[in-house]
Amino acid sequence: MMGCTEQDILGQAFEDAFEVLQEHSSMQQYMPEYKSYLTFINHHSHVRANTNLCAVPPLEAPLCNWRDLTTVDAEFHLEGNIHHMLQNVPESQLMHSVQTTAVQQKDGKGRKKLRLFEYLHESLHDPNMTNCIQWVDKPNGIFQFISKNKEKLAELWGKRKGNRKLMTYQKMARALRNYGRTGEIMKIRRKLTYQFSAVILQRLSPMHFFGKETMCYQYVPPGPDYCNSDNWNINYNFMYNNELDQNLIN
DNA sequence: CTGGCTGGGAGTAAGA
DNA sequence: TTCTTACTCCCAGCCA
Repeated sequence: MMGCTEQDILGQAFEDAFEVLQEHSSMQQYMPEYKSYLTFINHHSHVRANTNLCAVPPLEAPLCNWRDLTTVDAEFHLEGNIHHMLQNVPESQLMHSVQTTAVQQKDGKGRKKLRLFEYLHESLHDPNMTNCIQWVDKPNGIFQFISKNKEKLAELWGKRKGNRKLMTYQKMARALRNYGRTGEIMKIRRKLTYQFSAVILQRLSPMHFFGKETMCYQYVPPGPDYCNSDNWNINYNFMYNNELDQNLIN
């Protein structure tokens, strides 16, 4: 690679892997690119992997999606410009890859069931769903259902889960209220408006997915005292202390 | 009256 | 097989 800096090579390798992530829920058919990416990562001094990187499943093994990797505690740390380069990738692209790989549900064995909050987060990043659900305050994870189409979103959720009966907003909202007890999503005292917890928001964010600390998304239920966390209060107070855009309602 | 919210409680499917 | 989890479903009641 004449004239290529290490950084160039690294960037290319990562871009290759990223393209695969972006376009395909299964890595299987793009294994050569992934393989070269991993090989590269392992052989370049300024990309330091901790020992757990070896826990990345062998390439011969079936590889379903990134989420599956968490079962072996795959984790590695990146230094220098990799993280920076990824941060420059448009978020919409990252979200697409994250949502279609890490959070996807299939009937196949060994895959986690799609959680409602994951589906909602996914929908919030789907341009086709903006008539059903929209961010009110994205940095704080506050979102709102669109009154006119909330039933459509619920219906799609029901179909995605493979329910026999029609899912309604009423029933979906019941599930959302249960999230309030676990602190994953809280109801905001405003029409059709809810808020992701900071923890959930962080876990679902692409920067976390590709971030320095943890490469793979792994769901860990919040602790019992989560609802009392300062962060939560800050977020909640934010809602009451700020006049938010009312245009989204109808 | 309508639309939205709330909580109780029983049922269910899938995973551990 | 049993237990747990994460909904799903229905309902009654409250509020604006």
